[in-house]
Amino acid sequence: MNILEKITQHNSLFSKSERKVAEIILANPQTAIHSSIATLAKMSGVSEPTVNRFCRRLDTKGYPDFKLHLAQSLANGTPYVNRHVEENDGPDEYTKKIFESTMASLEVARQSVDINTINRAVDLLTQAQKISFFGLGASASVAHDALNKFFRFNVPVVYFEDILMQRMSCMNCGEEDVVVLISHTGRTKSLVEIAQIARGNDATVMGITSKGSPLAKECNIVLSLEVPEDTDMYMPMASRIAQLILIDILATGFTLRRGNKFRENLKRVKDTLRGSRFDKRGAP
Amino acid sequence: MNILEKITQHNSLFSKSERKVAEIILANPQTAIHSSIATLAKMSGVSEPTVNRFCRRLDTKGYPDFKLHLAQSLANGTPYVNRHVEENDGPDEYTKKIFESTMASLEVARQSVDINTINRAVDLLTQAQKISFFGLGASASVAHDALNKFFRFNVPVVYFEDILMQRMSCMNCGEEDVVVLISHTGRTKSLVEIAQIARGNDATVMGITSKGSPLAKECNIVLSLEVPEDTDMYMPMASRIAQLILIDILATGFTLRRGNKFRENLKRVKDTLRGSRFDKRGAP
DNA sequence: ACATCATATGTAGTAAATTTACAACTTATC
DNA sequence: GATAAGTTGTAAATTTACTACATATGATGT
Repeated sequence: MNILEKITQHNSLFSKSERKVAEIILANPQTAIHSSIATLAKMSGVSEPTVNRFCRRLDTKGYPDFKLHLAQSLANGTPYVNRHVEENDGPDEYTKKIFESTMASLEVARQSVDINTINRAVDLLTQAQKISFFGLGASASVAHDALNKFFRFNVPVVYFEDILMQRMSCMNCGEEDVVVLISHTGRTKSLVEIAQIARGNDATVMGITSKGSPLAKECNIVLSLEVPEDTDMYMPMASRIAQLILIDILATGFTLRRGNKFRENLKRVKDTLRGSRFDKRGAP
Repeated sequence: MNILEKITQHNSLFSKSERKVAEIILANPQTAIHSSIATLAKMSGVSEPTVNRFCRRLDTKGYPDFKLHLAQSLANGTPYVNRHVEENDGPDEYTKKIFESTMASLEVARQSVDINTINRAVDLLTQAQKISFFGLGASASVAHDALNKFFRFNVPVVYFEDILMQRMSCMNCGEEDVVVLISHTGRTKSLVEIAQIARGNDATVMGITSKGSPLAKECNIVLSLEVPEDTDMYMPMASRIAQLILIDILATGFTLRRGNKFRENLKRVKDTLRGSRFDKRGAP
């Protein structure tokens, strides 16, 4: 992967002249990536083809390709890693760790989403007569956020925190309605019951939950996200954020499906807010 | 620094053909670094010199130098760029774009947080007798989420969506209380009024809002996050998620400050949920 | 020690890629 | 509608990288 390491490791496999090249590159790699093969050959005191052969020995296609690999190795990149916060971490450390862990989790989540399912979910949502969003605990705020987004679309949207209201609302659902249930674990009993009630009334049940969970089994369509568990703090963190992004994606798909005029309508909704705000200058 | 970011930002300075090149590169940067200038020109439907001019406009010496920069950006761990969703994007494209834009925004947000302010905020929160979280619109769900987190800490927490309840709640605040107000723009009139009421009652007002906004001016302490605006969809997206991460950070700081025994308490809270859930096997 | 083979290195020529110079074409402005 | 500023493309020049071949070096076996 890292070509600089590879050079040091492969050292014994190089020929005498190739080793000269290796030395020069290791000594000042920054210069190397900005040199032509001729310059580098002269610096190393060898011929151009030798440099080329050196590159090939490192499994690159040739000199330009080698430079690309070298440049990438030099890019001081620390990819995001899931690092747990520890007891003695100061504010700078835990802030950094939380940001990075979240981003690492999102990267994993990103790769786990199934586009076809998303597309089908958007289909169902656009055709729905009424959309309900329910979640409990940490997922309640996700449902809340979904309400906020879909409410702007001028579609009947329902959101309740109260499980009795949720149940009653599902009792009134019909074939044309979509019920979106949000739960990271998918093991919250009352939410599973709600899924059953909704399906009993022929509503389409969409689960934003983990694959194979009890809730998933009750759903017509499951949007699953694979998010590395953040068990350390006993609080859901990354999972919730991945769910929100999924909501964003669904909302975006929804608006795109509705076309241009619809988006102008969205702008109007936003403009309506103007009266409740101070204008941009900051004057009242 | 990151050349992909640079491309998106300089977009307006490009000419028509140069923009074509930009699009192709942003669409598949991995392919771009392995293409010759001729191939890339053909892919973009422009001439070779245009590609060259495109590179120069980005302050690189030429095409090979540009490729080097591009390779470094891609290796940098963050190939994330703020790209706007477009009308004809399919589900695969907008999903990708939303994930990447969000992550690009988080990267920017991460660099904009001020550790000292966070530390002071955690101080204030740990010392508070009562903590209130208020937000409106999209920020309501963030406040909701904060409630969920801090509620577990066995501290008196307050959260209302209703602005009258918010006002009344603030009327009852005292010197020992902290009121956290969440608003991306910081220009929501009623939230600014609430800040004034809270301060009138000697409460500590903490704003999660943008720097220099009307709301910020009314706060005792401002946690500002710089998040690239995502105006295309007329919906707040990245800002909200950055706010949530900030809540995570504050909550984490809070638990760390409280020490070990406290965290055992958190575990107990979580264990309490067990009764409401199906166990891990998935059996009822 | 010498012949033979294999490997390593360099030279020169070739092919490819990049850049430059200039001409044709758009687009904005008066 | 003429002129100027800016864009884009064509073709030639230049730089860069690669290939084929020749020479050199070194190892191995007789």
